[in-house]
Amino acid sequence: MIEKILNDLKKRLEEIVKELGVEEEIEIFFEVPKEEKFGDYSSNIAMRLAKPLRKSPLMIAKDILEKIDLKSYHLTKAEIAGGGFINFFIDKMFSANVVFQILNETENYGNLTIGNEKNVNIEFVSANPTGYLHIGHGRGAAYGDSLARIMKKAGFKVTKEHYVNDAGNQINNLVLSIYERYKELFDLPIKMGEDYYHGKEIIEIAKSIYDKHGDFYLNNPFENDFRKFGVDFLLKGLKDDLKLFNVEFDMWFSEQSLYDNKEVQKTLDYLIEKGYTYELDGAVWLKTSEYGDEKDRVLIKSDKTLTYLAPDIAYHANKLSRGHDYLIDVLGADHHGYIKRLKAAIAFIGGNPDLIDIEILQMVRAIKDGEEVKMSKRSGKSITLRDLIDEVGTDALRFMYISKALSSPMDLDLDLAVKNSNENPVYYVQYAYARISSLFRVVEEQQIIFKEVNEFKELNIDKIGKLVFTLTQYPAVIEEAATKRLPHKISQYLLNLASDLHSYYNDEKIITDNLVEVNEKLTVLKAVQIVLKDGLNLIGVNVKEKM
RNA sequence: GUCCUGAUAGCUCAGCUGGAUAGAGCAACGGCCUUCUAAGCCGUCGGUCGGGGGUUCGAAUCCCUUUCAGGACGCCA
Repeated sequence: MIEKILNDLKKRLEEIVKELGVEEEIEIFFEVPKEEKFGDYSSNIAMRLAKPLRKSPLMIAKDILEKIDLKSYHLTKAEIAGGGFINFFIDKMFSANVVFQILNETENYGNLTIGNEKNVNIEFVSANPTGYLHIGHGRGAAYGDSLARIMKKAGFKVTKEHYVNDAGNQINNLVLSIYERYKELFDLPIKMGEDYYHGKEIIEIAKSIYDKHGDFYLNNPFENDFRKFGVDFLLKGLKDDLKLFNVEFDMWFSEQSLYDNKEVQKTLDYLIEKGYTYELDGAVWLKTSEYGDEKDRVLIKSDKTLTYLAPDIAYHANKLSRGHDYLIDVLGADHHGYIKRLKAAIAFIGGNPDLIDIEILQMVRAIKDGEEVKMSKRSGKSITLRDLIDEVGTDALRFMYISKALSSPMDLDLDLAVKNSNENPVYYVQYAYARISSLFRVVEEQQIIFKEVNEFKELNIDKIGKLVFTLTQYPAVIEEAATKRLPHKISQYLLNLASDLHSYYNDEKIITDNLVEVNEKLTVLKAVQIVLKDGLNLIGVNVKEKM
């Protein structure tokens, strides 16, 4: 609708640029001006043509405007302003048609085809099963899950995947940590190694083993059983917490399975056979520097054990083999040095490094009493995601996480988060939705018969102008959020839409004696509600019928 | 030392494919409920966009430099 107008207008402007005798390619785009008085959309094309045409932007803008037939683009006017901006005003009556479109398409409004049904794998959280999720994981979870929902809406086929590091050193440490805690239950002396895990969950695991099996493992081999108990217990905890956070994965991929299926070995054989490796000091190195890494990386250590890189290459080979067109990895800030070697590795196994997108999420610091709460899984001092969900609530927490761009470090003031949870912007949006629901309840109580209209006759179109214009923006916002991988665009949009709604609500009494008008207003509000609900759903937040 | 982030209103943050007078929420202050939810609306106050240079008709945005904060620089994962 609006998209079509903009597209047509863009084409016309491109023609005009040629007609004016400019040969070089100049990209034409529209901006939504900050202020309403500058119209719905504006173009800076006249300013950009000033140089090649060696004329003043104002003159050029005038020439351009003369060549545009406003009516055929549903424009009520176009003016030249500022240093040569051309501001376009779209016919409000035409924009208002978006309301009927939304009612017709309901939650499909805003669905795009830009994804082209391409297969995208988004891997996020991927927490080691060595302890509970902490607040950093929460950020990755909120981001990855929201991005998945947004990309799905944009027409991608999305797989949400969680990699489970159930092999390697940290699992051995987990097993040994549990064993020490187990011994502790018999008042035996314990010795926690430096790399052991100190979280309270380790004690809980030991306790549950004790409850079921008593002292059995004091005199019998414990390694394999403890590994299974520990990993199962922690994985279940992960899944429960994530579910509470409105995050569910399509795939839980086990690192151990890569060993069991010999995929790690096959990958290593392949890399060695192809000559992408060499031996030095008794270790096997991968030539990642050939693809822009600062130095080569060890694949097989001199003691013949593998580095983390080896199974990870096998893992990415596996992901590629499952037919994904794009891979997105959401990793913590401490992994930034890992990007180049991973991309190099993907190139070696025949993948296109440009098709893997690694999003780095910056640190989340917890602040309490004005001071940073240091977190470490090993010391067991971390603040768990579960604690936060219990105190702040999933909706408010997800909104907090998602509202800040991933690339910025985040300070989470715990005192403020709890204290101000009622002032969280999420309630502003949810309240807008609840207010509309409430209106419909009143309509029902007063036995007013609501019937969706399909044209506006009585409604003051100027009063709903802003609201309706914001509704038309929804698809464009989805597109930007999906292609730039910026879910916070959605929360921003929702705040705008809610603001427009609250303004309108205060300004206009909805239920009056004019039944035709009432139905028209309610039709608009219904459309707003649909978009609010859909947008909140994209960031994993629930709506409330009542507040 | 090298690399990656960040620094914008008192606080939390948007804005950064260069564009109009730098925006929002919270906090502060002043108005608005005999009428559909005041978790709201309207308004006021509040800015050397970390500092310095450069490119440009035009810089919060691009380039250089510098300060501060966090992170990464392993035959750990």
